[in-house]
Amino acid sequence: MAIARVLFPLPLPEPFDYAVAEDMVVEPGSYVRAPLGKLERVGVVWDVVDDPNGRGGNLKPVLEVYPTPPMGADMRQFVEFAAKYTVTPPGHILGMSLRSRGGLSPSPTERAYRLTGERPAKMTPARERVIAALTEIGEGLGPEIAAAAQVSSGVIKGLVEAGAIAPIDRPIDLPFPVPANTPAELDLTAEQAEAADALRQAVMAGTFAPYLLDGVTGSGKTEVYFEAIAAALERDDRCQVLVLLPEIALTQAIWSRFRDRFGAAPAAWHSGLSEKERRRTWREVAHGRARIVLGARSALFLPYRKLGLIIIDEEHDGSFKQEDGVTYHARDLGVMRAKLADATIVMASATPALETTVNAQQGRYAMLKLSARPGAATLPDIQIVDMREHPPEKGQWLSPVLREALTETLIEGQQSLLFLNRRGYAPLVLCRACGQKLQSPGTESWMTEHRYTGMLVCHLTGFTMRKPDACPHCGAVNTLMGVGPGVERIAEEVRALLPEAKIEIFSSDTAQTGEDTRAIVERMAEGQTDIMVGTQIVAKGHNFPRLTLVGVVDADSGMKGGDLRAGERTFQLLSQVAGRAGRAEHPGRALIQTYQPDNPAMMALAMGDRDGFLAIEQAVRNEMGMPPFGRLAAVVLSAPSAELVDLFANEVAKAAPNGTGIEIFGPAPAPIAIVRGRHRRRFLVKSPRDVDLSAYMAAWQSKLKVPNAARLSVDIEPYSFL
DNA sequence: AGCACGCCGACT
DNA sequence: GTCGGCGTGCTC
Repeated sequence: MAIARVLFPLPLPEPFDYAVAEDMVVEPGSYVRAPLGKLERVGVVWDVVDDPNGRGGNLKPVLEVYPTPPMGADMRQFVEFAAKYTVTPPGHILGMSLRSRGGLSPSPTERAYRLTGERPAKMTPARERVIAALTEIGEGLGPEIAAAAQVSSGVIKGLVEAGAIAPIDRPIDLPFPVPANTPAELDLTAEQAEAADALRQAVMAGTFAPYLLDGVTGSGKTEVYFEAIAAALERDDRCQVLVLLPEIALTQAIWSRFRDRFGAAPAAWHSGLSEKERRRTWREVAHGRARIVLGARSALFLPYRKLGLIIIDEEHDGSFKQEDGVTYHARDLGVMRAKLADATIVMASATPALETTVNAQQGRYAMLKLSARPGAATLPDIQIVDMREHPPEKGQWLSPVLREALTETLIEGQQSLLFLNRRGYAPLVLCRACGQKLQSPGTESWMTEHRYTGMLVCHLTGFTMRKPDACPHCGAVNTLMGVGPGVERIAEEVRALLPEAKIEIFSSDTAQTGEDTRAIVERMAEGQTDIMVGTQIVAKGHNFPRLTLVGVVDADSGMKGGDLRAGERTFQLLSQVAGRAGRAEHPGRALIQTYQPDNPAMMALAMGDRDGFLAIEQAVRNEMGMPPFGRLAAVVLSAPSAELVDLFANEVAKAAPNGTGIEIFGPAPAPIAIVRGRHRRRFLVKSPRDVDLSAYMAAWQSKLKVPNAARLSVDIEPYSFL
């Protein structure tokens, strides 16, 4: 008799022991069903131990072993590592891996019918039509055949009894087509070929190897990592590849590129999948049959059987950091996942994160550089517009310089893009009579006016209301006024300036579906749009060959808030946006409106001196002991009232263990102190790099008893600081 | 995470 | 007198 130690996808502190029946085959990693309390749960066998003293007699039994290949040792180690690192129970991490129950069992089947070749003894016109229909389509579901042959289901039943057609139960979830390497049509440049070669060799070697693929916008990073994927497919016919993309970049365009190159669409994994798609991908990944997975950050937790390569595209992107629930950074955890799987990992970006750059400089990651755009395309000329010198007219947001450039570009028959990372018409609505700013109920954040839909929307909570005629505070009529610009208002300003131009707004409001997005991008790509006004959504991967002018309306907007990474993020975002201009044979230019032209991020943009900017940022962070030179963690508390949360914050502060080199700041009101009626306080914890800050945070948390109305969450390496 | 046990308010 | 609120504790 043996005992199986089973980990459940629940916040339990450790695996539980179960008896294993003599005739049952379990091994570490087996997916099993076992009784837990009143119900039965799915879990993973973490360990199998002998039971010489027959203790298993007192244990509940493992009920079923699923016909899924056991979770690999590397994945189990990864779950344990991620749990320790993020200060989360291991079961919670396992829960992120077990995101589909249905995937554990074979695909459900559906009943289809096909011809047996036998003629029925009795033939009727209806039966003839069914046979004709099946001759054409080969096989089909009952309702399909009935519709095609214009018969009722009784006719089909009759033909089955007569032996002319036979039912077949076929799986609903089909396997993914096997990708094949169809070599690139474009010849790689010398630089690309060199990088591709290095990656090929690393993949073939089958040992842990982290790479930074640092290539300017349009330098063909995708082509290079496609070579690495091709190598992984060739290496052995079970090797799997994970490609992580920022959620927003999972567009039709990237699927087409994969399909063109590998002859088959990759398996998808993101939050928008249906239950059926989810179980299909999960099952195929677990069985090792899905060879290429293209997904958002959560795809990192899928139970790959044999992971040979991880690509993190746009590795600097903030959306790889999960902020709610288990907080983790897919790039950081991805490196550990690759290490445990002896896999190659490629972090690709035109504007690498400072953390990644430092890792590459210090030799922890190998560096591959792509400095040129293939063909004739050149990087845009970036000009800073000092808004103190060139102020816009009252009630406008575009400087005379930018207005003139827009006009010129239109006259030349070229396209322009105006970038403003603010949805809607105005980010703030206030009453001219009483001065009240409209806020979302129970929250401090402001309501944004969306004039296109006539709604007021809170972008933090999603609360939406029709714009009222009267002020909700003082009752005055027609006094509510939108303050500040959003993309809708910029579009209005451009329409007044250039009434003949075709203007398109591109934001998550106008592109709610993939179909909307495709249509907007297509109108721009085909030149039906003259001027596009867009939010952050425009920065991601769209290629507009005739775009020659990019205008950044408010370059300073991302610099507010005193965030550690504000400068870095602004630089990355604006470089990406500016990089949209002049990708084809036309040279492009970018005008960047700012009130702080001396800011290092602006100066670096103007000079095209990314490395100089990173060097300054690096020196500043080093000086302050901030990441990646030191470690940072946050504790966020919330409670229904300010009194309660302050009381709890006091307890938390008192419980902080001693630790050498540990500095604790706070409690302070979290930057958005009230969300949905909950008051929030935050501690920031800073430590030297060689301190195990996760262990310190775990020790701290274990000393605390969280009152029932309160919440506490620990965030390792916080990003948003919220 | 679920689910049960348990002890205090408004109802047939 | 019960039904039901959610606070606390347990699940091998």
